[in-house]
Amino acid sequence: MLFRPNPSSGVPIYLQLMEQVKHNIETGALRPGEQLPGIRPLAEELVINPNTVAKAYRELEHEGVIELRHGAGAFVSANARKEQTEKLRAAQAMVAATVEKLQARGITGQEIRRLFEAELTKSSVTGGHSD
Amino acid sequence: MLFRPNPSSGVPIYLQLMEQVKHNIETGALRPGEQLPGIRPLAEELVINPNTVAKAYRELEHEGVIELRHGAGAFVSANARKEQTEKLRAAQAMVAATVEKLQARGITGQEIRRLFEAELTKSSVTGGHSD
DNA sequence: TAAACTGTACTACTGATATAGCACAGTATT
DNA sequence: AATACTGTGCTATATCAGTAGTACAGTTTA
Repeated sequence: MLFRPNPSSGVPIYLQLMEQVKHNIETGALRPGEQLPGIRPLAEELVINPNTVAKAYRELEHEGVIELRHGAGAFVSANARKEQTEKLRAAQAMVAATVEKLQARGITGQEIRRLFEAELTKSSVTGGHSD
Repeated sequence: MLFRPNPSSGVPIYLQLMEQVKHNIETGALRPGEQLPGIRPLAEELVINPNTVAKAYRELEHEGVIELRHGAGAFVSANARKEQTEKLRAAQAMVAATVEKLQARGITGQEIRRLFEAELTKSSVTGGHSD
């Protein structure tokens, strides 16, 4: 479970933590229903702020990977490997494939990011122009 | 050529401008070799800062879409519709298809963004974990 | 060469995000 | 109920992308 968060990789610590938790669930190191380390202990272990762990946990809960119970703790979702995670896993595989193809065609990561940002915003723009 | 940049759509103005220029090249409104509007006049026309136009132009040059000649002006690249733009167009189509599929599966834009960020950073992280 | 155009470079301001610090609220165990 | 654990919420700080302001450098034309 323990890893070394790299603050200077440009990758947000909470995202690194999320990936780590997911990976541990996939490998079976964390079973459905099992309790995750508390926010404060884990934060102290990783030498990061508890709030950063809390954010990672909250995001994971939003993805349906874990379940947060106020006062009780954080637990691996019962159907973590079944529904939500499976869906995200498929999505992740699709994304990975696309990124891989793009990179193989010589498109830089920066370019890929721009393309996706443009595509995502294209769908979320409220409406047309006012005039 | 003229459009209304929407500062509150969450889409960077310089990106909107880039898309607009590309679109005009695709539709033939701007021909290869043709000179684009100057940075200052265009900025005044769009009621934005000249530097924002400059950034869009610089990015477009980096993509090979246009060519900047210091003191002379900005010109549509001779092979704008052939090589570079075609490549980016294909990439954009690929990205669009992936995003569309993901959204059809109920994945939110925010989730998609996270997935891509994770995937992109996964490729750029220096090494693995130390312990 | 001089003037009026062109793009370029540098610095500053603003807003959003990641992170951190501290106080609050719920749960479990005694 | 009390204590010690758990997650939650609010506020502050640092960093970065986007944007803006201003001064500089190259090109063209008269």
